[in-house]
This record gives sequence, structure tokens and C-alpha cells, in this order.
Amino acid sequence: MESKIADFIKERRKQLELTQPELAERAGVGLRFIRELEQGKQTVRLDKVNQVLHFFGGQLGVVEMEIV
Amino acid sequence: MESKIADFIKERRKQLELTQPELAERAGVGLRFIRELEQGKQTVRLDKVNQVLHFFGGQLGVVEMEIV
DNA sequence: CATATTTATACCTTTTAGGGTACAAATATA
DNA sequence: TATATTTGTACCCTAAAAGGTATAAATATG
Repeated sequence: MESKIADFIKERRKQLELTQPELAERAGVGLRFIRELEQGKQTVRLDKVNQVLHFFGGQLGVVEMEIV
Repeated sequence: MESKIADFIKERRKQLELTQPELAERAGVGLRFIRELEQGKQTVRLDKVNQVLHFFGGQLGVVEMEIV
């Protein structure tokens, strides 16, 4: 698993049958950002991630740490 | 409410009776970052927020959007 | 298998996050 | 209330995030 957040976004995007450029446009972020996000990049801005998650009705919040 | 994440960190820090400089040091981030974070700054890096949350046994994850 | 669509990678530029630090404001304590 | 501690604000600097875009790689489709 690359990243829970990445997986969430990738899955929800496919559920809606959107391409990366389409999601970028609708979420109001750059295409490159969507790509990096879906690939699990960690050094991304929180507000930008939220902008994408909002499109799916989600947002970032504090959760318990994974027992990896 | 400034920000759920900000409040979480501020509260947990006080529970452990730590000052901002102490938390910054232990979490391995800059003091200024802790200050901005506790004041609800949204344009922060996800990995840095996680660095702080890890100290409290938490992390960022996708949650349902708030009905504000 | 050829072709079209989608995704990944790479380059350049601008903006800004984060660290450091100094000082003011606020809060706690003696 | 005077003093010490903690927090907030402001400054400079560097590294890199994000946008745009072109192209290669991968995947889907005919």
C-alpha cells in the first residue's frame, strides 16, 4: 500500500470514471498534483489534499496510528 | 473552532504539560511550525503534520466531511 | 496487433513553507 | 502587581511544492 490517502483518491476517482485531468480540473488543483498525490507523495500541502478530498465528500482528520 | 487538527495538537500537548519549544524538539520539527499549526494554518505540509501527530500516536487520514 | 487513451516522468518557473531568530504580547506565578 | 514563562508576530533565507507542459511508458480498445 502506497498510502491510504492515495488509494482513497485513486479508487474514488475510478468509481466516478474520471481521468486524472478531469479530477484535477473539477477539484481545482493541478494535474501534476493529482498524479503525485495518487502516487503517495507525502510532502504535499494539506489544504490541497483537502481540496481534492472535498470533491469526494471527505477531508483530512486525525486518526489512530496504523500498526504497520 | 480554528481547526480540528490544531485543537487536537494543542490539547494533547497541554495534557503532557509540554511547551511549544519542547514539542517542536521532540517531534523533530521547527518551533515556528508548531506555532502555525496550533493556530490552524492550512497551508502546511502533510508529512510535517504527521510528524507531530505521530508523537501523540495519531496520523492524518480521510474522514467524512464536517457538516459546518 | 495497431491505435487511441490514460498515466508516469522530466524539465522549467514562481511562489511559499519551514527553519532560525528576535521581540512583543499574553499568561502564569511568586 | 512585579517578574518569569509561554505564546504570537515579524523578519530573512533556502529548499522545494505546485503549476504548466512535453513526451515516454503503460494500459485500454478497436
